Amino acid sequence: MELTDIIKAAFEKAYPGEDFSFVRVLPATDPKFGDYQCNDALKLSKKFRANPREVAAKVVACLPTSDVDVASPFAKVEIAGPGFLNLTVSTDWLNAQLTTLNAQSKCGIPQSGAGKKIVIDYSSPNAAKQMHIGHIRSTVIGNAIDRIFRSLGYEVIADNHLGDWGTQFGILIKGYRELLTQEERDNLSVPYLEKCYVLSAAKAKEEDGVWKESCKAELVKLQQGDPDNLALWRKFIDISIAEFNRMYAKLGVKFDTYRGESYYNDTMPGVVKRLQEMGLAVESEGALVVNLEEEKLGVAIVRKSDGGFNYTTSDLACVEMRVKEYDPERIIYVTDARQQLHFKQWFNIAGKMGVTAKLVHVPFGLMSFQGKAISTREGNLIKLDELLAEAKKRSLAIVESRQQPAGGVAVTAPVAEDSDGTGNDALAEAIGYGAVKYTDLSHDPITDIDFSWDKALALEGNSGPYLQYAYARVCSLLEKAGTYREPPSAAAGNSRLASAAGETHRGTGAFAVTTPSEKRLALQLLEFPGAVVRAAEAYKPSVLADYLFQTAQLYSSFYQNSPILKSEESVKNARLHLCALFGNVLKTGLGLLGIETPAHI
RNA sequence: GGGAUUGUAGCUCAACUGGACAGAGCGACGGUUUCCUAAACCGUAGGUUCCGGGUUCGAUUCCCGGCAGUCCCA
Repeated sequence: MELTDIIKAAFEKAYPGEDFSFVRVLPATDPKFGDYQCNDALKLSKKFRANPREVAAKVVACLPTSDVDVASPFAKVEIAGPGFLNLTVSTDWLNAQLTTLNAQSKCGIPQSGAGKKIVIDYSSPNAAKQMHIGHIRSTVIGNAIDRIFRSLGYEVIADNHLGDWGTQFGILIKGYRELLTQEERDNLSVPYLEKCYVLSAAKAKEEDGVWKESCKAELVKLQQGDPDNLALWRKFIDISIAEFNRMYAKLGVKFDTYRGESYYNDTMPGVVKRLQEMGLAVESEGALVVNLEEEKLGVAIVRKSDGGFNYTTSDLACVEMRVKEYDPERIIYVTDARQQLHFKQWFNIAGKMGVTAKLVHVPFGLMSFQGKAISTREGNLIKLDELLAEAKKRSLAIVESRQQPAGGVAVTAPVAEDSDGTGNDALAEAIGYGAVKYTDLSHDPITDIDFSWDKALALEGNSGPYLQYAYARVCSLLEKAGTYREPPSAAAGNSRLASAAGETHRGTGAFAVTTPSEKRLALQLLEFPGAVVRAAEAYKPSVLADYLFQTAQLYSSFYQNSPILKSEESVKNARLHLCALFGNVLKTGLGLLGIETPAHI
């Protein structure tokens, strides 16, 4: 029985017939207040016209005692301050909870999403362009939310809503035919497409307007289904997706579908027609708009004065199709905070059109570079590829320097390389990419970020590598103790990256928490499932990242100050058991953030 | 002009949705490796939580009014 349920039952017994659904037991804010606390007696003092301490005392009197009910988890219950309930749990209860947690799959993450379906829409880069640092946030935050919801048992459809339609394709098609060399056309790549766009767009600005008109004509042909232009467009998209997938592979990101804006071209007119029939959309200055003044959301255009559609239209068409095809419980959109009004507008319209799925916008703050917006004009579009290469380079330098300390003689034998000789490369990627992801995930998404190399690639303190290092040390410890098992060839050809999901290593013997630092770590480990749930409810991977960092700190402190392998047998086994549980929690948690956990660093 | 969002230590950020003395990392200063991985650990210094009201037993958190940054709409 959960502690919250026990306390709630005591409240109900003390004050029958009242609603105590709000009662919660939380971890104590400080060890001197016990292990857990409940502050809800204070809230009732006014209602019952009683001194809050008396309310608390009455509740305490209704708690089960160990004599009557063997289930009592409390070693001590105190009423403190104005009426706080400070709860100290018994060692037996704590050990039993640890045993339960240890036995559960996924480290006790509740399967509250079983049977429910959700769609997550994230990353969504524009075709024919390389991904840059501005794309990190949606990709990394979206993927972590994706993984977190999957871990809770939800069926998740991850959709990449590519920017694959629009005026740029007229410019690209015209440029491709007339400005690229034959060799460039034969070896078409995203960089060539970028070059093509820049050249063609420049010509489109020429005074006479001839090139511009010609681009427009190509666009119209494309929109009308001209086979040649359509084939060319398809080629551009395929090349773009291949390039994106190269980045996603590095980041460990996978999508179920890649439905760009173009996917909804055919259904947009129908959506607009229905909006008109429902009386929601009306003509205004040549455009068709939905007036949302009543909701204080301004006016949303659904068809521009030139007859073209915009994001509101395509988002509405898209949501209708998703509802029809998947019937999801909710749809989550991970985009930057500038689009908040846009999402509020069309969520509102979708509701009026009968969409009942819960629509959630997860906004994240803008990324800037040295205080300036990231844009082509500012020339600060650092390519994602470049960032990842730098991340790898920096961690590789550290990896190698650790293997060859001052003096040039290796203190520890260099770790055996893989057959292809890329052992350190793979390690540097796990660490470098992990650092980049963690930097983003450890902050509340809404925070604006001013990009800097040093921040993005932090390797010390509250950083990805700190957590990976803690994991590597616990693996090493368990290996030395003989309780560590390498994953059964699951790490797919790379024995040094034991990051395959589901693998566990178990300590031997039972839990036996004794010292204060063990107890603090143990109590913290029990909070893991709750941290995952909170992260999901708030759509903030940072909640989980923060939990994992705190947990690793408690572990590092415990590890540094308590001998484990050198302790006598019973203490050693109990501590190893706790270490193994920590290792599982850390690995599972980092896995939810999309961060690899090498067994050796 | 209307709206969104942010404002916490020198810097970057937390604070479990209203709880006890506001915590971490970086940076600064000092300590810890014949000992399980020093990407670590331990300690010291550092705060008018932007300002002013209000609600509450209790406010970084909620409400009102300002100020400042960023963004969106017109």
